[in-house]
Amino acid sequence: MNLETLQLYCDVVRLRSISRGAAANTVSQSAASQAIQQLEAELDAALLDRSRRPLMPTEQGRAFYEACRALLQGFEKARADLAASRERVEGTVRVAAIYSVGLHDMSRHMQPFMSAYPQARVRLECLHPHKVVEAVIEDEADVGILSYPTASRSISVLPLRSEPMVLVAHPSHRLARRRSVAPSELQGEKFVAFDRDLPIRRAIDRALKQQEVAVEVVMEFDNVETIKQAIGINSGVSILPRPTVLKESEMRTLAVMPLGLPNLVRPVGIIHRRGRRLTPVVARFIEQLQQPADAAPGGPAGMSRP
Amino acid sequence: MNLETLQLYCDVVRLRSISRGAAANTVSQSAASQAIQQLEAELDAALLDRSRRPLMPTEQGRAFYEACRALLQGFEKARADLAASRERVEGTVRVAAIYSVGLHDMSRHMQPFMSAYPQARVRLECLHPHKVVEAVIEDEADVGILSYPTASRSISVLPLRSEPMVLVAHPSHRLARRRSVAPSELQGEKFVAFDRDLPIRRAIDRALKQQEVAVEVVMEFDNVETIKQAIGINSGVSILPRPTVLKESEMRTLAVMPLGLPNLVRPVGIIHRRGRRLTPVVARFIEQLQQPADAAPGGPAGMSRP
DNA sequence: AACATGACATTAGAGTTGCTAATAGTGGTA
DNA sequence: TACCACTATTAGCAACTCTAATGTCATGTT
Repeated sequence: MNLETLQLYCDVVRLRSISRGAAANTVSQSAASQAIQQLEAELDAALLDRSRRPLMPTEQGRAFYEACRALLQGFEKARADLAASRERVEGTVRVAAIYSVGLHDMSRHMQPFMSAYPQARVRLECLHPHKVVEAVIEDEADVGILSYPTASRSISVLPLRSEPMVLVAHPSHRLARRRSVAPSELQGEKFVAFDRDLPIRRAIDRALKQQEVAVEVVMEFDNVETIKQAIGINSGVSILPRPTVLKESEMRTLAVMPLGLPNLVRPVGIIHRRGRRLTPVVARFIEQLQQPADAAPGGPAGMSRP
Repeated sequence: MNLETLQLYCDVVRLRSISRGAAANTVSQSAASQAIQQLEAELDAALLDRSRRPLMPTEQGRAFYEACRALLQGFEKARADLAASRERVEGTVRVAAIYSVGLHDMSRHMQPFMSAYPQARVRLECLHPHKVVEAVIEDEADVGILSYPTASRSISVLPLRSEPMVLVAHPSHRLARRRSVAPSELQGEKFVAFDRDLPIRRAIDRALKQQEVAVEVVMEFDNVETIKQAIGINSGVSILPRPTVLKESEMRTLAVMPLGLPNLVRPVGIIHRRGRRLTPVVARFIEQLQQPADAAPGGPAGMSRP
């Protein structure tokens, strides 16, 4: 039972003729005749009264015709809805990012991206790190942006940048005026740390242990913003990615000092579902994210002079 | 695009599995896989996310699933309605009869017919003779009962009986007391006739002319009932089929006398559309009509004693 | 981390279906 | 009655759809 046959039947009834119905569907009269007969056989009902000219549907045939029209109309609507949905879905980039990179990175890339893809839609969600991974795995986000990304069977990673880690202290702290601080100077220092289950915490712990420095962890938080607030009330010092304290450094609300630990960085990366073909819009969005921070807006055909 | 594929797709979504969907539709997993792929190709949309287990419909796939369910439900309803309509139509006999045979003949045949086909429905319409033919030609009636039936390309005739024609007069008429009347005695008589375009009029005219009798036509009507009324007010005599004046004869409201014209009869017959296969119910109804008037009710297995 | 498992995709070949062209049959009409 | 227009039928060919076998992949386990 196929929809083309139902369409043919509707045309036959509407045009009062099998031949005209056949022509309307660009098939031979024979094919139309056979198709209608088969339809009647499948339904076990006489739909057309062929013993009169012009052809007329029987009472049942007329009822079935009305039903068919509704059916075909419904199908065409479903098809149209599908196409519209596809337009929308394929033009949307769903981004899941951790708080500390979300808005900052987005604001830098949004304008060039939107001018390249004017009808694209970007949806950004800021989440806890493991929620970012979850969102990508569950196909609730097309791309995830997070620190310490780890590839897995279902997740691919594209490295984005490595953020140097710096010592952050209250402006009144004894080390606040220093140009730089050696790791050993943190021995016994009150320390505001990340939660133990975060990769950044493990990276910092490992680096300090390697330097044989022990700090006194006085607080633990799961995000940068709260740690900064704790330092702001002089609860202790911390080690944070430099970009996350850029504004506070400029405003002198927090003191920011390099540490002599070049290997201690926070890698930031993009993740997406492995093996899943990216839509053109998503691929282009990722390319945009990979542009360095100082790239001229407008792409490679920039305004460099000879 | 066929409905079985849509059904398959719905089952696949519902069961979260192509193999289970295939099983539900008693086809191989391969066939189901190909069918779904073809569906996606025809719609140019990714309906299923196969990169996860268990299988999940995409956002578009879910919307299409809902639409499909409604569509299939609508089709099943149409199919069911069709079956119900067929039951009803095939169990119905539409009868068109002229006034003078309609109710009288029906009442005699209805009871045995209905006991043989308890769920059958009989619809009787009493019409003018040419409307009876028209109704049968236009397929508004399955059978027609009328006098002087004529076969044609689209009409078949089954003779039913020949009704003897009798002289009918007012009880006070000079011929009213006669046992029988010779045609010649009608010479110059005031006569209430049928309309000129009716076959019965032509038959009567022909018979009188053959006897070289000329009557004075004072009125013309298109039906028996009105002629009887005219005679009732002593407007003249008429020649009518005997069965149509049976009641008046018994009640002595009209005088009924045989005429010596054995060839002058009104043939009554059944007509139906030629070449049109009769439904069993219609065929059985015709058989019932052809039973003689004195047949025992209850059919051939009657209550005759040894 | 390799392996086992269950599920989907792919492929090739067999069987069926559906189409076209030609022809026969039928209702309406001059 | 013959003709016209339309539908049914037939036969043969092309296209499609199905199945069985095999390949590939995602997931859970040891």
